Amino acid sequence: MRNDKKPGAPTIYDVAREAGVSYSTVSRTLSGYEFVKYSTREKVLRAAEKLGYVPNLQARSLAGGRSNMIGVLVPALSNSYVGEILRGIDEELSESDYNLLLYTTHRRRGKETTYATTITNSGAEGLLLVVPLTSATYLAALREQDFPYVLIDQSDPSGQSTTVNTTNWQGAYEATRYLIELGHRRIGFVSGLAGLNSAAERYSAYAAALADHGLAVDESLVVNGGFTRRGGLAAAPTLLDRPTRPTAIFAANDLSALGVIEAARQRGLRVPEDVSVIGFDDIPQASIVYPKLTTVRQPLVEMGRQAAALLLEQIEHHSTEPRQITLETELVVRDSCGPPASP
Amino acid sequence: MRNDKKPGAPTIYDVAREAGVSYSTVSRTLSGYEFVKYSTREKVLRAAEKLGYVPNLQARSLAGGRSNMIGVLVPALSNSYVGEILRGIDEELSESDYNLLLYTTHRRRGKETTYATTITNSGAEGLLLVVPLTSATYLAALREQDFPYVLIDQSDPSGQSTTVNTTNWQGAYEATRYLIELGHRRIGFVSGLAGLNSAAERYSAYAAALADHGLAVDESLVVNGGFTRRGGLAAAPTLLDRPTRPTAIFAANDLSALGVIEAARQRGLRVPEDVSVIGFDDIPQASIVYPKLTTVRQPLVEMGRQAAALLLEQIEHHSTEPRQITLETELVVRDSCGPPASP
DNA sequence: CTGAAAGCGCTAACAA
DNA sequence: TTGTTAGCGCTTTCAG
Repeated sequence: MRNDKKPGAPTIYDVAREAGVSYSTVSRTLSGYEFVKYSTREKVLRAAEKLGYVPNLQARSLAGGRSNMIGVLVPALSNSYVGEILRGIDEELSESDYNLLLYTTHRRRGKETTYATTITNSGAEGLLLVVPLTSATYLAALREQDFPYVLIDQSDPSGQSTTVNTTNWQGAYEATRYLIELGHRRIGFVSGLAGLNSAAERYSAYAAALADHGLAVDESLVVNGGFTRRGGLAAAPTLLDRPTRPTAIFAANDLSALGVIEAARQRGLRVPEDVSVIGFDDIPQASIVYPKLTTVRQPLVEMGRQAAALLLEQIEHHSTEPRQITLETELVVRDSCGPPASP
Repeated sequence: MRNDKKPGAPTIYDVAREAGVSYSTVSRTLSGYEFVKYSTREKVLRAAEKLGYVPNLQARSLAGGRSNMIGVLVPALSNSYVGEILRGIDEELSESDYNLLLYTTHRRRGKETTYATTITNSGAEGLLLVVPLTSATYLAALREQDFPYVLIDQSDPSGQSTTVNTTNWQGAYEATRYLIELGHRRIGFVSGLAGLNSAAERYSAYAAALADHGLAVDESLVVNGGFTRRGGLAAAPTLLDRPTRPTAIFAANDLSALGVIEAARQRGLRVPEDVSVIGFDDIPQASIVYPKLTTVRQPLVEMGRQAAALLLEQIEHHSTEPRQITLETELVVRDSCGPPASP
């Protein structure tokens, strides 16, 4: 299709002719084989330079070589949470000359398996997964093929996968405790996307913190925010319009916290005077909004970086030993929480 | 490397055996060739399904078929401006089953040529460029090879490229006029990244608007913000600490406007009471910050979408006719601008 | 309508 | 140290 005898990019074959050697010598030189006579190597390099040769990654990896591509599977690009992680990945990768094959599962839920396989089959040397693991079957498949992959912000129940996570539970516990220590007793919870491990942990920590402080979990104070701003905006009224409004709300992530704040503002409620709001993630917006959001920081960029680093290591060393990394969350106190109004 | 006789993904060869036909028949069926007997097609499809066959994109495109990949070249991922454009691209692409090969030029400035070539050689069927065109030579090369590409938010002086732009000049003119009409006379300008077309246009429109309203351009009121938040933060003091502080500041993009606002706040200046600030872009944060940023909206997501759509069209129709699309900017009045304080 | 054969550009044994 | 020979998985003539 693209090969219509056009000027078409030069191949190693062209370089070989130019340099007066066989094309396997060119291949060897270009892929860093050490036993090539110095003078030959020079000739080849010069010829390649002169012709403006750029390797065809497809062919290279099809032939069993390296593609220098790693695949990344994300749910969508519309979330700065994903953006931050990607940034970390990109930063790490750019130091090692790898490229990104980016897949967005987007609308086609449940198609992760196909996506993963496509990436696997299409030359990527490794896979970074940021998607909710609806079906973990393909993880097994990946493992069986010894295909390097790393899970980001998700845990594999089997414990067989390399993962990069944060202390979701501790972070959420701390957030809840912080609210309690400020004096709050009626604390609402805007939950995350059902099925996600992080969502579950944050909820369970919320409940645990309440219990540990002698507070009962009132299920009517728990609403679903689905980890989105929209979700938070939609869920908040259930909490805010109650006769006995909670004095504080813990949203399972920043996006939904922003939604909650917006809902509060729409009702003329002041944050934090009338209601305290705490989030989770510390996405860039958290420090820009008004009031600045108190939240639990997840080192998203760092997660991306470490995951990428781990993956590269797996690729280089052929090591498949599952490793679990857990990064620390950190309570970031800003302006959206205060003591409850004393009526 | 990956082909260690492992269970390895099934190939068309496996499918062929399973279906009892030759593998070229499988290829034809799978790539939508129409002259395949219905019953044969069924058999093949069933076999493929059963084996969980997923095509190897590399091989396919190497053999002259379609890779279903399009390359995207961006400067970096750290900017929500890029993120928004990517989102648009992704949205459009996900409707047509294309995948993204993402390249971040990042640190290696000037290496765009190599990147572009790599993408070209590596199976992408088209290229979306969001990078500042430092060297336009490779555009010529792309054109020569009839390789489909679209420039986003950049214009090719030669007029030979398909581009998606916005009315930078008009938008900036309108923004400046808006400030003038509010009563401002001393209007500072925080400029964008030198060398970028959009930066130049915005500045020139700023100057033109001033001139048209009988105001002289005071060069000491023009500082460089480099299109970053940091840059805005660093540049603002020059303006804000002047004895005759400008009563309004037009920042060439939102990021730098946010920097300006931050600088103002650090000095105890209120926005917009003490100084009005207007931005450009309308990135997501603009409507979240406090005060909400008055700005000139660029339809970033839409730009991404249209560019992708244009590229796909080029690919499908083999048309190389350069087309220029210019989307409208729009003044979005929010809370960061007001009349100057009447001292 | 379908099979056989020839490559796409490159890497990787295998000799020389 | 370098050339020769096979393919990788797939598309595409070219014959049937």
